[in-house]
Amino acid sequence: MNSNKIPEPALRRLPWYLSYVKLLKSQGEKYVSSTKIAKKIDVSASQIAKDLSFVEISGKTRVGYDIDELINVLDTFLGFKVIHKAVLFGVGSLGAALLSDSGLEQYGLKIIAGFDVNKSVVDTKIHDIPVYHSDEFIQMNKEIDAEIGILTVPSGVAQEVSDYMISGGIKGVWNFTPFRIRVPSGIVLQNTSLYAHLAVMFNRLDS
Amino acid sequence: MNSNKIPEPALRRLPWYLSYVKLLKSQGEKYVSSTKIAKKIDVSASQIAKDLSFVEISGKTRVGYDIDELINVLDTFLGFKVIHKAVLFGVGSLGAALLSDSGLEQYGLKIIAGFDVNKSVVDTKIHDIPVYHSDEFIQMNKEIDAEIGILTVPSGVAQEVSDYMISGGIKGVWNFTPFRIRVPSGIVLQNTSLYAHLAVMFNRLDS
DNA sequence: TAGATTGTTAATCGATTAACAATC
DNA sequence: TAGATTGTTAATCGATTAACAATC
Repeated sequence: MNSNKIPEPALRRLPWYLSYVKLLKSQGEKYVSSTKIAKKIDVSASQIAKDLSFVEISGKTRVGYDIDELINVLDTFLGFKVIHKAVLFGVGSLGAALLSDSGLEQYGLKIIAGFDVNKSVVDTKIHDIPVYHSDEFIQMNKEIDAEIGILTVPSGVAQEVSDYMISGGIKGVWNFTPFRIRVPSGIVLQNTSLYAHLAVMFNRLDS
Repeated sequence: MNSNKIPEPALRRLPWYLSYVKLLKSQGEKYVSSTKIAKKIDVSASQIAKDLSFVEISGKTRVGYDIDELINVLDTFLGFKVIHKAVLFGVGSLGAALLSDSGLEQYGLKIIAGFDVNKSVVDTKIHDIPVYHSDEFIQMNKEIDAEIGILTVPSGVAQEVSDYMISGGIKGVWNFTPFRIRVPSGIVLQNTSLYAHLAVMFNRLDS
């Protein structure tokens, strides 16, 4: 049992392996070696071997990994097999877009409700997900019991709304704003700023 | 002139500084020091100083950086001041969601058209952006001349569609699929898999 | 001047890569 | 057996952190 904490870069590569291995499975393959993954996916074979050493699997010498087992282990390790309940704050352009993305549920994220302060969206439904006034959250989350809060509010109120979500029992904040919020220790923060990724791409394009 | 290539981790932090400094400007501040940013944003002051050494700005000893100048320099460096034309392949759940996110245009990304092979979306409009059949792309891009291709197709066809976009003149691929595609050298690839970020969050929550 | 700040250089840390022993 | 593969250990590389000189 290797229960050393996996480094974040390694953790982020695991979904690539999973995605490729699922493709192989759909093509009827039974086994895959790290060298085979490496060739297709542009990650070195030793890196793959090292990354896989963090998960609970052992390969067969001269054969590689059992595909079904690898998929199962990765899906479980990455948390895609369990439904995690979430709420979303800020039903603007990006927020509404995320509520409409039904793909997230296949990966274990179920958005139960949206919250906003804008009267034009409060008490509507988007893609069958109800939107409530933010003030109702603390009371409602006693029932909903969501552990993840998705943050798609304007940057200026990101910190404040994050604090509010946490006071209502949120354990993990998925921050889509470009603002770098701070959270108490013990609370998980994941920053996913599309704009930061855009910036990386623009910068590389212009050089 | 410091034209050393900026490391990607540093590049990704710049939008955080930009976001905070814009907030300060809206509060009427004129100058900001790296120590002040550090306190608010949970990045060490020396890291900030080092990151800012890659952009074309110099601070004033004992005063810090001029906020207007810093915003201008970062906006320019990050490519947010120039409109970059993009097309989007795969108008499914996530793709349609991105077409609906008008926020991207404020950061320099203008999506001109969507492409798909599914008859139920071809020749419709989403958020005023027209959707065409994928087969029309090569011909159409002679006119559109988009440099960025947003990839929101199913994993299984991600590589194929990416190759196709590039053959039509795309210079930068923004890959939202969990599949790790490969691109020829000279083509910029930016991976933004929401599922990978979910995985990181789930993993940290469960430990 | 004293003190706060920038910005560079050196030391540290951690991830990646390479080498290789073990296995079938 | 020979050869392909896993999986660990050591070497390398690059980013972060710390120290500090320069500046106003």
